[in-house]
Amino acid sequence: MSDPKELRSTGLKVTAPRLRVLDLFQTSAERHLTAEDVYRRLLDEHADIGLATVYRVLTQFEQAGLLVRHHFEGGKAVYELNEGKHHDHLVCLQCGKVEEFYDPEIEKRQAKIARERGFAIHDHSLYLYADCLKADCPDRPKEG
Amino acid sequence: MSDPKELRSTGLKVTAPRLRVLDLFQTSAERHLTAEDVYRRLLDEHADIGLATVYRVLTQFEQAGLLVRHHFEGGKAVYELNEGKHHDHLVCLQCGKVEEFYDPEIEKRQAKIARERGFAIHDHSLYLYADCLKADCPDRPKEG
DNA sequence: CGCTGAATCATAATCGTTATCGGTGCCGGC
DNA sequence: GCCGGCACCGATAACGATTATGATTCAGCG
Repeated sequence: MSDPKELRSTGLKVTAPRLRVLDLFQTSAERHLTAEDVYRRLLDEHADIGLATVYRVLTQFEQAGLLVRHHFEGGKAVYELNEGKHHDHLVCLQCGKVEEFYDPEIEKRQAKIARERGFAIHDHSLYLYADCLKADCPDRPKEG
Repeated sequence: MSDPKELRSTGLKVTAPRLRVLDLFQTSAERHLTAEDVYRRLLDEHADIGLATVYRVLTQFEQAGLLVRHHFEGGKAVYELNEGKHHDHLVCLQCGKVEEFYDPEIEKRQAKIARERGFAIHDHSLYLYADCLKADCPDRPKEG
């Protein structure tokens, strides 16, 4: 289970549901989880947790800076551990796989565009939607 | 009212609601409209149209290539006329003002990133969220 | 003009998310 | 050790945006 210190340092009380959620993010192979994902996985591990609590905890963790929220196409919000390094996302429309990338030149140009137009930029969202060509993608374009 | 030929050429039947919606986009000062915006404006002009029809027509127009849909932060989808030129968006978080921009270098780098990672890119979404510093922005940062 | 499937309206249903509510458990003061 | 308060919990109702349903009307073609 996760180290309670991380939680305590945010000012939030250390409770079982919060530890479960944090631990899930720290140990899951899949970095990007929806509220529903978190809820189902915790139920699978027989945690006694409600969906409302999951939503509440995710929101609190985001505000505390432990998690980052993203909105890919398709409505649902996904969360990932905040490791301090901003990055953007490349999402496979077939299998849902998500890869992260960071391009300093893109970042630079975004800032420049906003500045030139008289905007003080807060943040941005950049998602590339694509078909991944990996072998395990269920709907991969056929080869040959 | 809009030219019925545009509608007919998409294969969609020419009906009053569809003409009203298309005309609204072609004549509105505001390029970016939500379904609710469209519905309200048409009611204001005493069009007899239902909200469900607005949603349906917007979806059909998007599929027909007449409109383009975007999802800014905050959940609601916005539509704009498709004028064939791809562009991205700069959105003021205070007043909701939207400006469009296009940066070929950003586009190029996106394509490169996807290619390098073995993804066949479909499309992307790039939104810059900012405070605009214009005089008519209701919550503009104070000057001196 | 009449047919037929498409389009429409009103309304119910759905989905993701948020608010409400009664109850639980921890904490400081006594 | 007991009490009151308060953050927290889970269940569930409510919410806003959108989509599906079902009965009725209409565009387009013969």
